[in-house]
Amino acid sequence: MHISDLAAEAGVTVKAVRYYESQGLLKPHREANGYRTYSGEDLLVVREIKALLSLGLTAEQTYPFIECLRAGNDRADVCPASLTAYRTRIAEVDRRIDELTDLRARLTDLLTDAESWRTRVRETR
Amino acid sequence: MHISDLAAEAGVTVKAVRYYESQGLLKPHREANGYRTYSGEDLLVVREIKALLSLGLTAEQTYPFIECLRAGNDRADVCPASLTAYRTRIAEVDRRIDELTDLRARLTDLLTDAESWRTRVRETR
DNA sequence: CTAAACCCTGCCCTCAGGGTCAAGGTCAAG
DNA sequence: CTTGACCTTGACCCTGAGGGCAGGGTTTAG
Repeated sequence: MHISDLAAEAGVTVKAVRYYESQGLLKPHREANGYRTYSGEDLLVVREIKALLSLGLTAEQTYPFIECLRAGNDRADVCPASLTAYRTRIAEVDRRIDELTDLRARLTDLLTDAESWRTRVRETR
Repeated sequence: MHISDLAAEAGVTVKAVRYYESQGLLKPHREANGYRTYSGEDLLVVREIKALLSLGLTAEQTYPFIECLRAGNDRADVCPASLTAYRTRIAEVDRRIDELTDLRARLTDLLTDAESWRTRVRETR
């Protein structure tokens, strides 16, 4: 299949597919005219990349999953490295939620502070 | 004061100060030799920008706060536009926390799923 | 006089692509 | 055979908030 077929079936853009290749995640054959051709495995790979990116992994972090798939496993996440990647990402998300929670508290403090300051000023004006 | 004095006193880098200028947040005088010179007000502005960026606002979103400061207010956040910006940012943070919470649930589901799949495979091997 | 410390502009880099372009290939209808 | 529609290729600039480096001018201390 050509790149636009692959992109359509995987639900991504042609541009994205070329980007994954530039990151070393795909190595399509080339026809005599230079066109890339993709296999059914490549389709699974691109679907996996899409799913992992939507989980907030970087393209680089999808590497172990892709290796796991290409090793012949039905699922990309049954290899130890994939489980580790999941756990690492969960820890990142937890940290980020904590940060944002603190941030929200700071923001509401600032907001109520600024509001009350305005009220005081209006009253004493 | 020169740029490195300003940067040191505000706790940011020289590069950051020049970036704020490129975003239209500062307009320093230039000496005959081309060196930028900053006022005490500029120092307050840079400190304010730093604080707002650490709250996750974009440089562009700091604009109303800076205007408020330059209008002669003691605080950058007592103007109506600043309060609106705070509320907008709080809403963004809330949305982001919700997204990350959903994401975390998806990740733990995937993780336990992959773990149990591995266990089943080991048992039936 | 010289070296250190400071200042300037300008270019390339991040990350996951998006947008746009020119050039060329492929396939059908006319 | 040609036209047109559609496909592909590589190449370039863009994002946000700067970091890093190059190359050059200026100022200050010894």
